[in-house]
Amino acid sequence: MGRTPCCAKEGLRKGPWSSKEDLLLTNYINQHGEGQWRSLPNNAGLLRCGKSCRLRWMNYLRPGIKRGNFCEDEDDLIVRLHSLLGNRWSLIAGRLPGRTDNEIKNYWNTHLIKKLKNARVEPKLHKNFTKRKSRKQPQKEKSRKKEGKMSNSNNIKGEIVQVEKIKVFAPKPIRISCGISRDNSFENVTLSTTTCSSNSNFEEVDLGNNKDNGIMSNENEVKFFPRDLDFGELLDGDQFCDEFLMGESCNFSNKCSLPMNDYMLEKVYEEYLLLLSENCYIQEDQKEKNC
DNA sequence: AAAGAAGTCAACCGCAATGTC
DNA sequence: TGACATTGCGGTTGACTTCTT
Repeated sequence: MGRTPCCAKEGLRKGPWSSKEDLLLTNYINQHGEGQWRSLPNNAGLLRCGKSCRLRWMNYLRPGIKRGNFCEDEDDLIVRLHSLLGNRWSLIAGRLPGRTDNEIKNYWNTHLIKKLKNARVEPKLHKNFTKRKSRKQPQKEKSRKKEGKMSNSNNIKGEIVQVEKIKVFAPKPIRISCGISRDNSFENVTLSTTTCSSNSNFEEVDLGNNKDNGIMSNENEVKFFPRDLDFGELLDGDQFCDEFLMGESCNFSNKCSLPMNDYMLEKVYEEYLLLLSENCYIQEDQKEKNC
C-alpha cells in the first residue's frame, strides 16, 4: 500500500492566489496558528493543498516579510554566505531578516549570478556540498548510505576519517518567523527562533542538520560558535514576536541600539567573518599536512 | 505596432528529514 | 523498530512582464 498523497489532486485550485484566498488563509492562521497544514485547507475553507497553503504563508503572507529590492549589504551578505554555504537557501534566509529562502533563491538566480559574472567572479556552484546529491538517488547509493559505508581520508591531524559525511561549521539558522509550533506553546516559539537553549555560551553546530551527516566525534573537528544572538534569552516570546515581526527597532536590554535589521546584519556579518576565518584555518592546516 | 526573446518570480513537485504511533 | 504522516527544502516550471528588433 502506497503512501497517501499530501492532498487529493482533484478539485483543488492551483496557480496564483486570489486576495480572497489570502484573506481566508491569513484569518485562519491568525486564529488558530500555523501548523496542521494538511487539514488547514478544509478547516479554512480553501480549495488548496496544505503544501500550497504553507508556501503561500511562509513566503508571502507571514508578518515580517520584507518585500522589495535588496540593498547592497544584503547582496554582499548573500554572495558571501553562498560562497560559504552553497545553495542552502533556508540557511542563508535565516540570516537575512525578513527574507525568504524562495526570494533569495530567485534573486540569486536572476540577479546575483549575473552581477558576479559581470564582475568576472565565478559563482560557486557547490554541487557536492548540497545535502542531496540528486533528486533521484540511485538505489546502490541509498543502500550504501544505509549501511554506513564510506570512503576514508586523512583529517587535519593525519588521522583517518570518513569523508563522505560532510562536516561543515555554521551557525544554526535563526528563523525570522513567529513559528507557532504544533502545540502552540511559546516555549517552542522561542526555541524555533533561536539557536538553542543550552546554558553554555558556545554551541556546537552541525550545518548538515542531518543525522546521516552525524556529529563529529573527533575533538579537533568539533567547532563552537558564539551564541550571543539568542533573542529567546533577551525577550519573552510575545515581546520578541511582536517587536521583531512588526519590523520595529528594538533595544535588547540596552544590548543594541541599532534597528533590528541593522543589528542582525551586523551580527550575521560578524558570524560570517568568524566562519571564514575558521574555514581558512582548516584549509591552511590541510595545506600544511599535504606539503 | 507587432512579434519574439529574455527576464522575473510565484508556485509546484519530489524527496528527505523528522515526528508519531 | 518499522510504517506511515507531516513538514521543510531545493530544483524546476510556467505565466506574466519587459525589452529588443
